[in-house]
Amino acid sequence: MATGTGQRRPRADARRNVARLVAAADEAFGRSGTDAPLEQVARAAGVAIGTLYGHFPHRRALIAAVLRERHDALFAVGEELLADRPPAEALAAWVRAVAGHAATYRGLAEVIAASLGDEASELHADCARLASFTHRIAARARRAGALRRGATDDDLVALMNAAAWVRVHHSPHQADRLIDATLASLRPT
Amino acid sequence: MATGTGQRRPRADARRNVARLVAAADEAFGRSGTDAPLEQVARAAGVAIGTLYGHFPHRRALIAAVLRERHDALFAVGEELLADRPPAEALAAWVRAVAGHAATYRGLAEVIAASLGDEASELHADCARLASFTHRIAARARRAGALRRGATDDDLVALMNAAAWVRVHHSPHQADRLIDATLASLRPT
DNA sequence: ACCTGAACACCGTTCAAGT
DNA sequence: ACCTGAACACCGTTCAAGT
Repeated sequence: MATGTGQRRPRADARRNVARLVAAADEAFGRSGTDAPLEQVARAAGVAIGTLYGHFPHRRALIAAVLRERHDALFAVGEELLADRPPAEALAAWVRAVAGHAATYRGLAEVIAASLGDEASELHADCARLASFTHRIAARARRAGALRRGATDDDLVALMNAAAWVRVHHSPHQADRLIDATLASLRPT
Repeated sequence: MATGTGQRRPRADARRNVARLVAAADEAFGRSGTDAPLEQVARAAGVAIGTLYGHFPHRRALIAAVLRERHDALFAVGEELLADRPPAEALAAWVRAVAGHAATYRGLAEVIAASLGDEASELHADCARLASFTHRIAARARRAGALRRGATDDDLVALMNAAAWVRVHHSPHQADRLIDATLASLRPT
């Protein structure tokens, strides 16, 4: 007799293949960026290319899967900053955390920027959560007088992505300096 | 009898093909970014793919050729800013001009960032000139007390490229705001 | 239910053969 | 001196055939 639940547990080999594909993708994205050849990912995972497409119909679906754990960790950091840190410190730490995250793979900042406004993207839900955290942390900083009135949430999101890009294409040091300089001028005078 | 100069005038058909390739590349890069398929460029120019490679052995050589006139115009702006504008205004205008330039094609900011430190790049000479202008304009702003002592040339170059990236992947508006905010905090307090 | 791999399209790059 | 386009390698994506 069937379990009756709509959500069936996948077959064991399928679960194993998905896990191997995600691990191989993480490795390939880390080495070659989010544009890494999917054929190489499948080969490294020891499965046929059709298996990859069977589980991940688009490249972004694979990227979303690879980011699952990283996003869990990132949002945990967000919760902790909201709960335990002073508003100004929390805001600065959040911007740095997201910028660091978006620089995990070359090309990731582009994917995130594109997914922010694309509801069809498998990353859209994560991006919306990211925007929501940014909004809450920024609002708290505003209430505490740690963020100037003219500074918008979009300013912060653009800064986080821009800093991630600088981290990848210039240097981590320059990225930190861009964040410091911009945040300094987003504080009240 | 030969002219005796080392630099011969190219054959007429070669000159025409180069001009067509550059025009087709400008169009393709504008539409699809600097990663646009070279095969399509050759097709649009009405030449065989081998002709493209004969004139431009690397993609960057073609990009450099396409940017020739744009860079001439950009450096003319730089000279004019140095000659005719007050130091603070010249610096802000220069950052905006370069950021706008580096956003001409999707992917161009990446190419510029990579070419800044790569002497093998056909774009390296242009990037060096770009860095030199930035240095002269920034030094002038420093002498006039319009740029804080801790602010480096590299900070400005990273900002220009980051703003170009934001212009392409977020919006021109956000790019302008990033420039305004960062420049504000690079001024003396 | 899931996996395989051939098949097709497309593009980067080289090079022997032409003019 | 320059042009052509076939040739090869590589990758994205689909799908008929298997288990």
